[in-house]
Parts: sequence; structure tokens; C-alpha cells
Amino acid sequence: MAYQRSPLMQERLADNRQRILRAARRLVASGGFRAASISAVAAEVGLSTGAMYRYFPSKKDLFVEVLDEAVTHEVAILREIVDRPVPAIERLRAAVESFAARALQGPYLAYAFIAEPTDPEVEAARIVCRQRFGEVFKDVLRAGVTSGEFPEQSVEVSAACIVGAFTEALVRPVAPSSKASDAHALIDAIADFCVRAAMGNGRA
Amino acid sequence: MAYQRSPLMQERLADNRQRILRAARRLVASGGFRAASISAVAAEVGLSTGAMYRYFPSKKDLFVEVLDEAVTHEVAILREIVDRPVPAIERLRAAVESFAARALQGPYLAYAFIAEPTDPEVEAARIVCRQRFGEVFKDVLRAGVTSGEFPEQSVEVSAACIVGAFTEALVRPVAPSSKASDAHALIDAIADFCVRAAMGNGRA
DNA sequence: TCAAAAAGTGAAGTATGATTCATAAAAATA
DNA sequence: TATTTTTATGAATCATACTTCACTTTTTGA
Repeated sequence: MAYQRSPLMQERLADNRQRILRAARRLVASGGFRAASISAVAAEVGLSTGAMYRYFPSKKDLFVEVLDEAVTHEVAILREIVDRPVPAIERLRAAVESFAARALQGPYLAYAFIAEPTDPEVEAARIVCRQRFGEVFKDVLRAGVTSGEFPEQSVEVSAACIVGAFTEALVRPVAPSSKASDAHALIDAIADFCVRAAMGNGRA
Repeated sequence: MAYQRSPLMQERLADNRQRILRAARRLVASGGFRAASISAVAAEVGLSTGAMYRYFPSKKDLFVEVLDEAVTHEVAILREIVDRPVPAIERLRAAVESFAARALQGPYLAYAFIAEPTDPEVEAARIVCRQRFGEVFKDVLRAGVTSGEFPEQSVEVSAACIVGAFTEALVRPVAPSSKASDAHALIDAIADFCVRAAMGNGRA
């Protein structure tokens, strides 16, 4: 017998896999799923299209993983904010602002991950993702309602509304002409909206 | 010379055109753009695929028209509500409830028309549509801010958030398992959310 | 009823993009 | 270095869906 994957080879393969995931995410972020064909990803990474199938059994699998990775990262950040020992209002505002700020840097990514449909399989994965986002916001809302900071409300629906509200508001200006100050104002306005909706009374 | 379109024929052609538009809308409503292929629409209407091209130069044109027709209809309804001589809060709530109630009957339609991307051309048409929806809500918001019913806010952003909030909230339960009472509760919760967001204080 | 024109048909033509596969290159052992 | 196994290649294949077109059917007007 001959050939046993060497540690070096092992590493190179793992590295390629990461680079494929990153390239796929980059392409989605800059042009939506439309721009993220297998051959485009392959070209970006510097591999042949055929090689892609040594790393991922299908395009669907690749993008389900891209999606999952991005959302896991995002949710971790939000989770950290939401678990801070400060009033629910502050946590909600901080979470919305944080999410919005990052989404603004790659509006297409947020768009693609939350709204743009592809295959039923990827779509299924995204439904789970939206729920995961929703969970985070639901937690703050629940906390706020319990503590009396927020009025009685359907936290389920409110969480969905919050996610919807800022994705729509962020995606709207698809033209990437927004400057820093504009972006800040936009994020602020969105956060205001969400906080008012949750607590029923202007700024925190 | 021979052949001149008779009034009867004229009518039949116009009727076919309408039926194509309706079939296309029906298919989008039940399964998104994915389900609305030219051949599916043709089958639905009872025509051949080839015949479709006597009525519409391309699939894009067909769907731009479907989209435009649906949105024009929707905006007209909203506009009527928004122009009523009652407090802005009531108008806002009524508009959101009205839109949401209709969207719930065909969640996929709302989804497809507001979020699902297709060709760049159709996408362009949709951007205009979103703006048209936004305009309606912006008008109520502006009125409410002017009258002092609503606090100072970016009506631009708030309008986008409102549209986003209820589309997300409505689209979320894609599984068509919602019963009448559930639907009513959902619509109510969404309207509550939007009103709170606009005015910063619970129910109207 | 008949000839001309339009409307309708559906299979063939295209276009796009995912997936496969015969083959080549590279890597690991002896 | 020679052999075997893995990895990479990229052109060919397959799948899907829009669009066209040669041909049939229907409609119109004489």
C-alpha cells in the first residue's frame, strides 16, 4: 500500500475548503446568489470547477454551509450583546445597531441570506436562520416585558417584525452610495423605530 | 385582402391576455416565481407555450406587468384608507391591517413581489413597487408627525421598516397552516407593533 | 365554399449553469 | 526512482427553462 494523507496535505485541503467558503460568501455579498456560480467561486479560489466537488457534494451543500457559518457568527455577536447585564432597552438598541451596522457593509449579503430564494434546500436552511435571529430578539423582548420595561406584546411577532424592519430598511438602498454619516443616521433611525415599537416610547 | 380582426376575436384575445396575467399571478401566489414558468402558465391557461409569445414579448415583460397590476391594485386600496379623514393613528393601523390581511391569503405573492429576485429587469420594477408602498405609509407618518400624533422621526426609514416588518412577519409562517383566528391574532400583533413604532405608545 | 391572414401548436433551438468523467498532475510509500 | 493512490483539470454531459419556428388550425371576407 502507498499513500497516506500527510499533515501538510491535510492542512492544504482544509485551507482550500475554507477559501472556498470565504470566496462564496464574498461573491454572494457583492452580487447575490446570482453572481455565485460554482465556476465563479472556483475561479475566485483558483481551482477548477471539478475540484469543487471534492470539497462539497453539491452547490446546495456549499451554500447551506456558507449560510450557516455566517449566521452562527452573527448570532454569536448578537447573543453577547443581548446577554449583557443592562436594561433590555439598551440591549435591544445595541443589538439592532450592531446588526444593522454590519449588514450595511455588505447589504447584498444580508439580502441574500434573509430574503433571496434559491433552492428549496437552501431556503429551508434560511428559515432556520431567520428563526435563530428571531430567538435572540425574542429573548430581549421577553426580558423587557417581564421587567415591565416593555408593554405586553406578542414577542414572537415583534421579533419577526424587528428582523423584517431593518432588513427592508437596509436593503432598500441597494445602490452602495451611502456615506458614513448617512449610514450612521440610517442605523440610528432604524434603532429608534425598533425601540419605539418594543417599548412604545421614543428613545431610550 | 382578407381578414380583419372581428370584435369577437378582439375580445377573445383580450380575454386570453387577462387570463394569462391572472394565471401567472395565481402561480406566483401559490409557489413563487419558481413555479411560474412559461410552460406552467401556458398549461394553466390552456394555451401552448408558443402562443404566450403572441401576448407578451418575453417572460420578463409578462411578470413586470403582473407585478405592476398587483401593486397598482394594492396601492389603490391603501391609498383610499390613508386618505380618510380620521386620525393618522387609525389610518396607519387600518392600512397595515388591510395589507396584512390580504397578504396572508397569498403569502407567497407578497413574498415574491417584495423580496424574491428574478431578472434584473423585474427587480428594477420591484424597486419601484416598494417605493410606491413606502410612499403611502410615508404620507400617513408625515401627517401624524405634523399633527403631533407621532413623535419626530425619519418617515423615510419608518415607512421602509413598516413594510419590512409586516412582510417578514407574514412570510415567516410559510406553512399555510394558519387558521382564521390565528390570522386575526397575527394581523393584530403586527398592527400593534407598527403603531407602537410610529407613535411610541401602545394601542390606538 | 375558398383563399389569405392570423392564431395556435409543440417540438427543436438556445442559453445558462450544475455535475460528471476520462485523463493528467502531484503526493506518498517502498 | 517506480508504483500506487489521491487530487486536480476542464471539456463533455445533463438539466432546466426561455424562445423560436415550420407547420396546422381557425378566422375572415369575397
